Amino acid sequence: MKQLPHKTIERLSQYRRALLLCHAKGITHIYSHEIARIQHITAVQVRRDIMLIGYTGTLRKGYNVKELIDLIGHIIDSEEGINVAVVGMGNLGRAITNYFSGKRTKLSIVAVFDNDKGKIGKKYHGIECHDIDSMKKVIREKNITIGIMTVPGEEAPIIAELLVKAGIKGILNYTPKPVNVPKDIYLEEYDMITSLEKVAFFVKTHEE
Amino acid sequence: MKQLPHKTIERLSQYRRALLLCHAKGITHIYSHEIARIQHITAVQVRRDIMLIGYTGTLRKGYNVKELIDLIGHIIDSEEGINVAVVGMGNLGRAITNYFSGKRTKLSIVAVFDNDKGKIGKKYHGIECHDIDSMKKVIREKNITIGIMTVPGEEAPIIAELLVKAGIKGILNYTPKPVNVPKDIYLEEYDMITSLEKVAFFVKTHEE
DNA sequence: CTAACATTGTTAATTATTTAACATTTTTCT
DNA sequence: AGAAAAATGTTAAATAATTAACAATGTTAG
Repeated sequence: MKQLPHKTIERLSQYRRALLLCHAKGITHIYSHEIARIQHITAVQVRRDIMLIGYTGTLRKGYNVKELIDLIGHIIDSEEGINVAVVGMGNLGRAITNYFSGKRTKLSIVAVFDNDKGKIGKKYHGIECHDIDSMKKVIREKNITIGIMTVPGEEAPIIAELLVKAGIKGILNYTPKPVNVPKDIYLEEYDMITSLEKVAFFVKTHEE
Repeated sequence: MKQLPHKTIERLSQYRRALLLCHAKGITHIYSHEIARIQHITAVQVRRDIMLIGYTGTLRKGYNVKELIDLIGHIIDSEEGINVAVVGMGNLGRAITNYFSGKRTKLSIVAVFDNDKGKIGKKYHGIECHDIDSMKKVIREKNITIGIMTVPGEEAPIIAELLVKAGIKGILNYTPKPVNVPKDIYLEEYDMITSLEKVAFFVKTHEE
């Protein structure tokens, strides 16, 4: 299949989540415009995304919810599952660990790290908190390939380096500080302050 | 000035943050390629963004850090400041409240909300937690124009509606569930699960 | 049975964003 | 002084993403 656009990948993840809710409610078929309404995007975009992954619905009946869920899973999940670590057990790290625990997904948080002695050894949602100094060892032992950074900005560069050295393949950086990693490592950064400032800007300009 | 691209707004916010750090270190001038390296984007993009806001650097010396900070502030901040509320004092809500407290910005979190009796009345970083039932009253009294949603997904639609009814102008939705708001309200949604699934996808496809 | 309708699938057009190209200017070196 | 270098500023080209247009087809109503 041709390379899928980044934005399509994001939306597929979201479609799946919406579809899972529908499935749980016993809905078997769904129209593109229904998915669109849930995600507040256009029906055309939904159909186009679905076309790109090669799925085809039933005319007049829409898409088979179960089939679509499975196909999206086939595309975005790894068969074997992926192990994830969260570095930094502050409020944000705990929030993320929460989000994921109990979710029946191919992504599992299997270790969390902190450098606070009070936290090391404790369990967060059943996941043991390790010392950052043992990161390399734990990441290799548990075959972790993705690291989520939720440490304070100042520590971001060091942690990123440690993750890279430990052999991680992808990083999700939630610190406000951009980090540099070798280009064979996939890096996604998200900054809450920027988002809030953006909302503020558009609220302001809308008023003018 | 012509309408600035959304992406430019986001980057301006990030440039400013980087510039503030430079300013704190006593750096007075900075080149476009230095900003670019920090944000890991290209120097051309930096120059283009700065061009769009009408600022002009000194040839061969780069941009005056202080001036640029002030100009960006002039563009993205509201003069009077903007008051923000966080709804949902779980880990994520507390993380965000932390992030902002003490920051010398034009954005202030002035109220937080929850429906847990154990939390109502408590203070989080000096900010009082109110009952969600009193949202309308508090939002009007404190002249709050932006709401950040950090409640569980199930509650998202109700909370969004309450925020809208209370007269909010912009919403930042961190729940995994998309919400619908009237189109005169600026809505920004961010979903951590999607981001993680995206990283996982690209890690996977990179390996193949 | 036929016409109108609702829906998908797909190509084309449009819009947004990034990247490239390059002219211009100041500084530095010889 | 003149040439080379290192920046910025800007226009143009390329790329990415969204939206529009519309053909195809099964479904329903009369």
